Amino acid sequence: MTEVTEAPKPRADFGRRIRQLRRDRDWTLAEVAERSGLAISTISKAERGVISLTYDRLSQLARGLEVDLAAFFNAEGLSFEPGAFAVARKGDFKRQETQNYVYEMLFPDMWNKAMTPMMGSLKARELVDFEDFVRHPGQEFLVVMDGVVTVFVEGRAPVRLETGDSIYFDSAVGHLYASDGERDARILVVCAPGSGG
Amino acid sequence: MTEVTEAPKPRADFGRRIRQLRRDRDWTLAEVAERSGLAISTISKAERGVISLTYDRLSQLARGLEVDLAAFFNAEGLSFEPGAFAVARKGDFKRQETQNYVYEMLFPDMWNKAMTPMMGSLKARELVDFEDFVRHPGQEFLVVMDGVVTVFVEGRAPVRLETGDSIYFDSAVGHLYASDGERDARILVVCAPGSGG
DNA sequence: ACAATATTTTTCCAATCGGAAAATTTCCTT
DNA sequence: AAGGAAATTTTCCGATTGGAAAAATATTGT
Repeated sequence: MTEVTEAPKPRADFGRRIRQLRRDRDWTLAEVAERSGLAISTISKAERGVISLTYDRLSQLARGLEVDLAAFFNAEGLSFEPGAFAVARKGDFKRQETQNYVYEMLFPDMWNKAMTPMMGSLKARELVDFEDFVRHPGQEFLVVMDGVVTVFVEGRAPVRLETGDSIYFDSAVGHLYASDGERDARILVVCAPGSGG
Repeated sequence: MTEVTEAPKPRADFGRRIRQLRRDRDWTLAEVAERSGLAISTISKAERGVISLTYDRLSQLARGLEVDLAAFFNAEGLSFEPGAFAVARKGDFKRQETQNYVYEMLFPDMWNKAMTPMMGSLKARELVDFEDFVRHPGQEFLVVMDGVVTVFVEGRAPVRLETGDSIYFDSAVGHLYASDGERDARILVVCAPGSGG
């Protein structure tokens, strides 16, 4: 073997990283090919650093692996205590009352969480206090656990969500929730902070 | 289908982003070509989305622009644009089957989310496949929507969660879910990536 | 151990990228 | 406005990628 090789190829590392992502998910090349729309051979070669994927293919592959494209390049670091772990039992929430809502923060003792999950109850009411939208940096995810909820997002038509429906949005945009109908509603809200965590 | 605020030509957006980075620095194509070792024409085409750069070229270009490769993809605006907004209705999830679970990612079309919410169904079964824990960087939050679930976290005693209970943990630690009892269980899982990615 | 199956790698060629140089457009300077 | 220089886009073509299918390797079942 006289041939080869040059200095350490960056794309070989990159390939290993992709392979790792795939194996983490216990997927075969065929499976990822299916999900991404790429050919099996293409993924195989990319993982071994034989070829250098184009932006288009990287993009497809990211979707196939269900990761953000950025995740390919980011070295991961933990901002949160390794191994941290907490359980919240149905009853024992810490109650927080806001003007419009009653919230229960789920893991109040745990700091530096990347997400803040809260259970909320929305009282049945005809009239909503429209005075002020809530705004805060980050993203927000809401699922209706019970009842019917109307979500008002600034600049958009109100969205009516029934039990099981969910919504995901930029929480910097003014928003407001209200129970629709006669019953109280129960929601789960998860917030992620603005940038990075 | 989930509604997402737009997602047109990905590489055209990407090209504009690169061009912006160059202009921010007041550099000409020739200058970036010099710094990166790429041809002027190549950069020109890439900036206009005429071609799709390979990983190798992207890598070179990043060096030339003196940015981290991740910066190409990180900066907000690529996919999760300010004001982004999506609704997922109870039925229309995108189904994904894993060896152990059946889950449905909630907003598959929306990229760069700070959180990844998924609905999952755990089949009633007596025996769990213990072979391998799942591990991935980031944090994870799980609520039991229906049924009883046992969560196995590596190095800890199994945790039994009933409907309404939830758990929050470092997903780098091996973990595994199983339905307990005779009924199928339904869970909501929200993942947050490692750090910013 | 063997066969059957599943998964990955290799091969081959069409499609696309990437670079040098020419053509075009933009931006001065007078 | 016109001429000239700088910057960008287009053209042309060799180099590399990406896909289909075959070959090789790994895994599973009996």
